[in-house]
Amino acid sequence: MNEREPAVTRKSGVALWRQIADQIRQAIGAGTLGADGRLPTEIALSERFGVNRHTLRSAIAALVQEGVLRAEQGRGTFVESRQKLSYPISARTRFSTGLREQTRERRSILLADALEPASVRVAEALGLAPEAPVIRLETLSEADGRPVSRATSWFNAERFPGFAQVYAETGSITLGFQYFGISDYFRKSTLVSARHADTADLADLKLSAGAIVLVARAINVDPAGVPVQYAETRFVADRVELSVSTEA
Amino acid sequence: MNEREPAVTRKSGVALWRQIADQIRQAIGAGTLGADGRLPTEIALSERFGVNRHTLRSAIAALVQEGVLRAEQGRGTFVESRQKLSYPISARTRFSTGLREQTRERRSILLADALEPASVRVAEALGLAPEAPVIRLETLSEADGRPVSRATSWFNAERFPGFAQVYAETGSITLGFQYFGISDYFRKSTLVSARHADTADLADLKLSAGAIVLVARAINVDPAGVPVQYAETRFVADRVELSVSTEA
DNA sequence: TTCGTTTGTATAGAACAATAGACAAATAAC
DNA sequence: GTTATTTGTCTATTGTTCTATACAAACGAA
Repeated sequence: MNEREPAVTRKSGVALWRQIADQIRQAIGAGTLGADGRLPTEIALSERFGVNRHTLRSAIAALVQEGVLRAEQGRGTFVESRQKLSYPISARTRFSTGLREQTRERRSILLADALEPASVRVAEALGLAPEAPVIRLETLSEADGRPVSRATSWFNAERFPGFAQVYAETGSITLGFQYFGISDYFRKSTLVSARHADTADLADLKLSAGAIVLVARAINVDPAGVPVQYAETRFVADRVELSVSTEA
Repeated sequence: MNEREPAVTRKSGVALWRQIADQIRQAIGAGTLGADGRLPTEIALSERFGVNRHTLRSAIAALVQEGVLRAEQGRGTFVESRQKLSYPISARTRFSTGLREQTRERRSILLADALEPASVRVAEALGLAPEAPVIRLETLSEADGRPVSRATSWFNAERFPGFAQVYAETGSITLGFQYFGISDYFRKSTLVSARHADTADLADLKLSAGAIVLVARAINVDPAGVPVQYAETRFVADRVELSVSTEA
């Protein structure tokens, strides 16, 4: 068997330039393209993908817009940013930790909060009665000034009244729990899936249509095993991978 | 904050009918559409998405082709298959186990095998010298007659000579290892990412372009902690979610 | 300067995607 | 049988995407 060549599919509902942009972005991440910081010429790439040079230019234009590439007339096209962030998923690790060595600047933003009755899914995850009051937090995480994830979290409103304000002041879920006397908490289970970003995610994460998000649905429990947080986090698939360590 | 409405983005490189098909497929999986097994009428859906009925029909046609929907003239459009398979990822669970209750018929197919020198990534994962001989297995997994995952696995060729034949006869990695005296093995680490399916995956997994695959890159070790298998598995994101249990 | 290389711009035609309106065919209820 | 509802088919028009060809502008080296 030969190594599979990158290729494109016609009349599939996805424009050729977008398919090519996705493949170039992926190849850069994998290091199979632009490993020396420089992309092959437009003519070479257009021949490689079997499309017209203009089609390939559309793909490059999209990646320049995203900040992945930088094109200089007369010189060539260059890789602007490469590495993927790796988010550890394990019982004792928070999403936000373990990233300190990977990125310079990192922050979380509270977009919105609400008090609402629990949906079936949320009630089940938190072990509450349906329609029980829960606090919902909408947060955005950035690394090096770029959005990397968008999360929706739910908390038992009776046990954690005013959690949103505490979070807004501390900027940390961990510190928020400490305020309520929970010294430590554990990730019980995580469901990972992937889908195309919806319009809300596209706006918040500053993505272009067709982008992919990794979705992690997690239940966190206190030391007694009682669920304290249910969170649905959408990660930008191009910039993030999830690392599951299952050591004994 | 209101519940976000499904919406579509124009001239984004992704055709409207494909965006709509993705959203319908996702809504069916989430149970927010066709929960009673029946889809709203074409006219109702076209108004909901703000497109012409013909555009919406293209989306439905794609989902019928995928086997997600079934349209009957004069009666309506119905959901053909709904539930997502949930693959557990933990230290002691194989990918293939834990699915027995979820699906009736399940099988693995050996597509191809090869003896080759290890790439940098494979050598690093298996703890071998670069260019060391490794056996590569290309496998396809089906559940209920439908492809759900496509895996590429590498094994140390010196330690497991003829592994491909053993696998072909037994149809199981676990039994293959037992043949070589390894009674048990453990998942050491897993990296999860997501991307658009490439053309090879599109063909093997019978997907249409633009489809998403969940990629799990895993290292399995024997009881002594020595790496015995490195695998890159691509799951059909529409049909699978990965379940990470991080209990103490 | 001169030349070859590379990205940027322009124009026109072909292929595909989306809209619009009209009608046919099958189904279910009356 | 009649009617309303729903999916299936057809034709025409407009906008977007892709191709083809040509040339301009910037860069680097001889």
